[in-house]
Amino acid sequence: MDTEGDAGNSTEDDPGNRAGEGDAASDTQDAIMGATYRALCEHGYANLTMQDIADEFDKSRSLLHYHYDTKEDLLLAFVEQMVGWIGDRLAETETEDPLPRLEEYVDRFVIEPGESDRQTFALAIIELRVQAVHHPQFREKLRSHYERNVETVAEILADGIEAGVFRDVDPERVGEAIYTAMVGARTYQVTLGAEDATRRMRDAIAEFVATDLLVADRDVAEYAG
Amino acid sequence: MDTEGDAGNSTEDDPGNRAGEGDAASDTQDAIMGATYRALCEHGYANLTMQDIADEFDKSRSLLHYHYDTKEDLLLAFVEQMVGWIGDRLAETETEDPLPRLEEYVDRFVIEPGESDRQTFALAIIELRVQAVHHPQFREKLRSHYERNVETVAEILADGIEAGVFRDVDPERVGEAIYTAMVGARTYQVTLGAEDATRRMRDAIAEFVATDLLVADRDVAEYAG
Amino acid sequence: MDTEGDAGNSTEDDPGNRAGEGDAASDTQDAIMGATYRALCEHGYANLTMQDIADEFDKSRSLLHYHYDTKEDLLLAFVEQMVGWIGDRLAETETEDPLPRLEEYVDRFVIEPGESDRQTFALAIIELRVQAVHHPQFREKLRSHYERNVETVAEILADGIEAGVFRDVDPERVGEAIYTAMVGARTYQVTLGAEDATRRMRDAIAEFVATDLLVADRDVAEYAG
Amino acid sequence: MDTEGDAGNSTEDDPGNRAGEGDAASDTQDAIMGATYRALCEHGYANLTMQDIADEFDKSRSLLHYHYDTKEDLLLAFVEQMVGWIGDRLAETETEDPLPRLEEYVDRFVIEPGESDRQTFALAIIELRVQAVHHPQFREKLRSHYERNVETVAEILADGIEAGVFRDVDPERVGEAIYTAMVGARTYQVTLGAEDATRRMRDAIAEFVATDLLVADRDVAEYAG
DNA sequence: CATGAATGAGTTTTCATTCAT
DNA sequence: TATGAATGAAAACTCATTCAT
Repeated sequence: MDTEGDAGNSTEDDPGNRAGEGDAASDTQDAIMGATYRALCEHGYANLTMQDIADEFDKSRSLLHYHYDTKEDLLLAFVEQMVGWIGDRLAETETEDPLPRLEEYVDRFVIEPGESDRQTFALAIIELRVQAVHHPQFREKLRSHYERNVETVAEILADGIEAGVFRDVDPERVGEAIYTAMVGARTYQVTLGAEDATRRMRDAIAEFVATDLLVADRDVAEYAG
Repeated sequence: MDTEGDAGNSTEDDPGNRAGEGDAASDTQDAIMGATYRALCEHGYANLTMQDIADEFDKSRSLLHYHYDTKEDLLLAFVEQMVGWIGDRLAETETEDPLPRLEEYVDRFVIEPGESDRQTFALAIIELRVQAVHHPQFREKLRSHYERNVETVAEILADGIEAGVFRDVDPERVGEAIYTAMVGARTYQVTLGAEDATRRMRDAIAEFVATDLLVADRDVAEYAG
Repeated sequence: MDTEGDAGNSTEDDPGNRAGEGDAASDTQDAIMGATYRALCEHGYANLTMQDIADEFDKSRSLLHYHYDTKEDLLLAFVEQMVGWIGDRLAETETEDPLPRLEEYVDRFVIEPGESDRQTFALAIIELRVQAVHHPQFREKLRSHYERNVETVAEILADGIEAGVFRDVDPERVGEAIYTAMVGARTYQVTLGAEDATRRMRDAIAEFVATDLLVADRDVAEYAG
Repeated sequence: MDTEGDAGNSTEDDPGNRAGEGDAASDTQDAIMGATYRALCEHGYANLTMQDIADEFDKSRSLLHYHYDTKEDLLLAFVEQMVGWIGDRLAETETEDPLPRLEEYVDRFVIEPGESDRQTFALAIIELRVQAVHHPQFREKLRSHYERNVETVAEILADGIEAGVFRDVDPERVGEAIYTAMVGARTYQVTLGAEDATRRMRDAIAEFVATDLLVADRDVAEYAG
């Protein structure tokens, strides 16, 4: 289940998911990833310096180079981390029924104007995605993340079709369209400050689902069955 | 009519299309804008240097500063130029009927794998859009451009509704959804190399239009009329 | 005529060989070469930094990079310059007779304890020569310089043989031995502080020449011819 | 007897030739010296880092500092070790007769193109000798080593003179000239890649010895005696 | 003994910007 | 206009050294 928004934030703003002592190396590396995230959100990829990252870090700048040979290495590790933060939550949901599950999925994209953390997180992903054009390694990681998300929607759709809830559409195509449309709305909201763009797109998709995707006599059929 | 794709390309790939001598200042500034465009596409915003721009230019770096005090000034002028290149073609179309006009509009977003110029142009816009977060001045320009595009789709829809071709939806909402979805697909295709993402989204929207937007008995009505 | 010792010193300590205004670029580059020379002598190759060079220079550090992209480029240019400084004087002499010419040549290697400039210059060459092991480009330049010097001695010997002054030895072999021996003595003197090592080698060679190289009855033969 | 070439090689290419357990401290320090030698040869003095040495070692960088406070301390110890490796073999020979002994001595300098170990070892000495200029402590050690070598040749010559084999030359002077010339040739060969330079110098010296140093009627005298 | 982590000073290099011509 | 030269601030990266364990 996609929760690009809050997943990351909670994870590294509150990296409390380590038990006991942990190993120092891992601690430090986690801290570096967190610092990188904060610095990226604050300064933007284009202006991000090692110093910016160090400033969000309670250790010295040199230590960044101790753990990652180059800035590029560090950022590549960060992309992996970022994808990991999101990916871990991809399948999380307790909802089983296809329709509410789809609604829940789409709902999670909505960013309220006040949720600056989620806005910020979304921006970070967009920034990295743009860099992907120039960095093949970034691209591979972000692309497979994107495809995994599309796949998640497709599965919900496939489940619904099988259950007779949704019309017999191509789950891949429609799934990609839904995910891509939500990502587009999020990009619009985050980059150009279009308040409520995600909410409007959520509503548009909900309407599309109601009007066009749901099997017309679903309620009847269901109760009939 | 949105033609972000080819509008820019023809314009700055061939920036020699002005008549007569013109005034030298303008010539030079146009050349700088063209060079900036090429440099941006080649290096990406994050790595763009004044030297990169000068290299795409047959003049010296100093001259850039003669025309624009700072790099930021230059880039701000570039954003304006960029929006202008697109905007000039916004209303261009010979199609009048709402349905084909909508189809034409959406069609123009499709980027074929081989069209690297259009891909490149789309990328430039995306790069700038991301920077908009950190540059309020960029944001204003790009946002109004975005809204103008949404408005164009909305008008097509409004025309169609008025003509009885389209169902009575909210033209703003649906227009924004359509435009945003296409932009999302374009971003996906360009940044992550998802070949045919724009084509698939175009098809999805076409299907949505046919199934959900067209007035059911349109053909009948039309021929009846 | 080889005068590795004083050639360089006079050249860049007193770069008065430019006419009138000259071009600034060349002036500056000459100044950089001079500064590099002084910094090299003071700090040694192993510890030489761009800052050290800048400190011997009346311009900024950045300017070094303006003229030479990297430290390595600068040092390669310096090696060329160094070889040039020496090479220009290679053929200079007014002496014609082979024996005095050979004596003059060997004599010029002698470094008196007080001649710190020449000592310093000799050291610079030795430092570069050691680096040649790790830098093929240095190696080529320094090797051809070495060979040119050997050739010069060989020519003196060949002249002397032809004139019947010297015994019929292989000029190349003996020339290389003489030059190499003098260079070895200079290295000994300069690196290990062996005062008078060059003078002692000069004397040894002079004795060798007198005892072994000169045609025994030269005077007689000459006049007889 | 000088065997700078092979002496070192056998010693540190195979630093495992100590019996039994030995004391650990010494073992480690020997290993550090060996690693330093290899690192020096590979990277050159100018680029030699503690990390380079540690890389040739199966232990950590920190351990180097445990045994030697500073890099300079380590290198000073290394110079001593180096001189020791050579010095131990200085007097080794079974030859008694002055002429063959001198020939043997000079012969040992010859480095065949394929003998990369000996080339490498010679280079290490040259690198250190250049540093001697800036490090008085290095200088003392290397200078006394040099003088000891000169002395060895001088003794051979003195023996030969006393035995009536050699002409009555100044053994110190001629010995220094011979040793210095061979070192010069070795430097030429090793730093500038002059293949066979040592062999040619050996031949030149051999000829000098035959022509100029041997007592003219030596063979007669000898057999007559 | 031995190490990984950490640091600070220093090194090369980059880059927007200025200036004299 | 137009440029090459020049600069200073800051960037990434290096490295000897220290320290807790």
